[in-house]
Amino acid sequence: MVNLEQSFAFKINPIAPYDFGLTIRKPMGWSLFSPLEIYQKTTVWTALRLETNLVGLKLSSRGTVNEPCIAAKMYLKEKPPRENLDSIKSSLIHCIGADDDLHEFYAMAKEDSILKHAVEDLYGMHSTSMGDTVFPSAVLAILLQMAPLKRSNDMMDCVIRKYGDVAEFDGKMIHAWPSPGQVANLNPSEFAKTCKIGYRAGRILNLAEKLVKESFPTLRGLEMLSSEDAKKKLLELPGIGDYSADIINPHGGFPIDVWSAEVFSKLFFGKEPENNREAVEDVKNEGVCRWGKWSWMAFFYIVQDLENLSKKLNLKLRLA
DNA sequence: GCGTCCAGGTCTACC
DNA sequence: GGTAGACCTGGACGC
Repeated sequence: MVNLEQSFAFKINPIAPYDFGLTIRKPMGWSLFSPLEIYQKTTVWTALRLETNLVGLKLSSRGTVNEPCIAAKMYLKEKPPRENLDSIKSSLIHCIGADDDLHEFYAMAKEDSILKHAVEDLYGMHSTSMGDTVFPSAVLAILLQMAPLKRSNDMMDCVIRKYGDVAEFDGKMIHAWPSPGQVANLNPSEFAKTCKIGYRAGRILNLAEKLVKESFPTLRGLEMLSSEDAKKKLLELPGIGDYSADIINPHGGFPIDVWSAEVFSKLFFGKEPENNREAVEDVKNEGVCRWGKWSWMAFFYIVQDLENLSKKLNLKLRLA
């Protein structure tokens, strides 16, 4: 357990529209930074790693969708130098999507026969990231491979509980994702057995080892590259293939797997594919062609709005 | 109760 | 360079 005694309060003014509730806890249940964070009305207590620091966070909404304001209180173990504190704040603002301007995406989406419903239903929802390094997203992507969602969630829960730090602050105890260094030297078979993650244990350990031994760009570093170069870089990571790279890529990909291939086939072509796995490539091409640089945002909005879209478009869309 | 299938992919050996 | 098969586990399903 890590006691985070140093606290820093500040305000965040996200770029409107910004719906705090939809962004912090997505309609399909996706958490902000950790599945073990705590929600209470318009406040969330959570924890993540920013610039190698374990950071405890209390975020409370103090505004509206069109005039958003967030009261943030950040908890650290030690007081960092001023420039580091500013940098950590800036990373946090980026992670919660508060610096993300949705106007251009909305202008495109309102002209799209599928997306127009989703952006109406989820107006002000922003995409978020789980820290400033690729590790949490990459582990999540590996745990999503070849498993039903419930099992992926169970595996993720176990990895965080058993191997992550527990941040103690503001009377709460929040489990955060482990760093690569915390898992790199684990025994593979013991890791696999403890969290029942099977062959994924080896992939996560290889990934952690590479990130510990070699320098790898942060998510912001990858953003500085072109989308294609960022993806190429991500594909160098062990256990990360086309689907996983599209989940991690900060430029946003179109991560189609066998489940989403079925959903998007119905949306694009009005019918269920004969073989979901074989449909992945066609669906991916159609999505990227249709939405281009907004493919990830389109994917994100649609997946979060499947229940409403099923009714509005009169399609039976299998929920995640 | 038991056996079989397959799921929100990736890697590797083999051709 | 293309592709079949292996990989952990557990829930669903048929018998």
